Amino acid sequence: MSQFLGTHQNRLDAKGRTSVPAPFRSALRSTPDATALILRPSHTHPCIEVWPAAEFDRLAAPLDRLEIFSPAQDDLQTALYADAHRVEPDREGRINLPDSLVQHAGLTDAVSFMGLGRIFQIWEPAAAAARLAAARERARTLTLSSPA
Amino acid sequence: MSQFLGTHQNRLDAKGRTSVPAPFRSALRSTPDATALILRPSHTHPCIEVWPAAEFDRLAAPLDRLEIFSPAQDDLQTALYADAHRVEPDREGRINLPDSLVQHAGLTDAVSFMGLGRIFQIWEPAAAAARLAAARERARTLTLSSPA
DNA sequence: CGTTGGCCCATGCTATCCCATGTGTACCCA
DNA sequence: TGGGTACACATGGGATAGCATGGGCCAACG
Repeated sequence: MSQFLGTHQNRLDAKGRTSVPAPFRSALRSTPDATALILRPSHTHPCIEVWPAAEFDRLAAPLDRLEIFSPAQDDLQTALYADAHRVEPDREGRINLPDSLVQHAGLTDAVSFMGLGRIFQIWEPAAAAARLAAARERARTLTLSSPA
Repeated sequence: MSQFLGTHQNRLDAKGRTSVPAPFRSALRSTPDATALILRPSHTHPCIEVWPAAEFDRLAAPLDRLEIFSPAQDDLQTALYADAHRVEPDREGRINLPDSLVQHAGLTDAVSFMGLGRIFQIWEPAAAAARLAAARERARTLTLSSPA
């Protein structure tokens, strides 16, 4: 059930390719439509969000039930779909990161894959470390004030 | 039901491996998905937390039901998953401790396994002894001042 | 015809698996 | 009750398969 764990650092080569970490690949094998991935710019962080296709469908499904021409649905759908990219890893398990997403995340020649359970994120390594430290700190104070 | 008891000391070899104590191994056999373990840095102590995979899922499940894009949930998920490592013991019952966790716990060439019931912890032996003494002392005063 | 992007093959390294050995302990038998 | 034996656990080292990475070829498009 819980799938994407840990943080992995890989290279981003001259062609804009990077290897999906092996643990993530094997986690993907257990999902339907196993290979396809949806890439999106995160709207809260300078990073790339990566969704297994099946998981992305589950996120999108509720939107289709909203009032068809409501402004809310219109905005959400636009934001959700317009910036998304569908990619298939090559036979070595590498994916090609589109330029727009590389810029959004400020990537250069190395990337950090950060597992978040059902999805994972791709960060510039230094930014990833900073984000992780901040999240740890806030999570610590949150846990102290929440019921076990 | 209560499983991990006692304190056991083992070696940490040059490859970063250590044997899970036999009593813990046999306790693990009674859990679903028996072999998989989740390692995490404790956020309150310089030690490694070890969760049976099934137990970790129970901890993580409530997170998936929170408001999906709330900042608090974001921080919690990041801290919980991105620092976690999934490991499978080899056929001798050994696990590999990732470098980051070894550093977090200040491990050198020996480790103490400390049973905490549903989970256990991995400590540098001297730190484990100190922690144990402090916990004993505080537990004693707690008992004296708590309602029977 | 030139250039760009995708696909496939090749290689070095590292992590993982597997086999082998010593030591301590528990059990059995005399 | 004492000694001996056999198993199980902890530990060390060597080999192998998988992973990350780099480069070259072919096809499609401009």
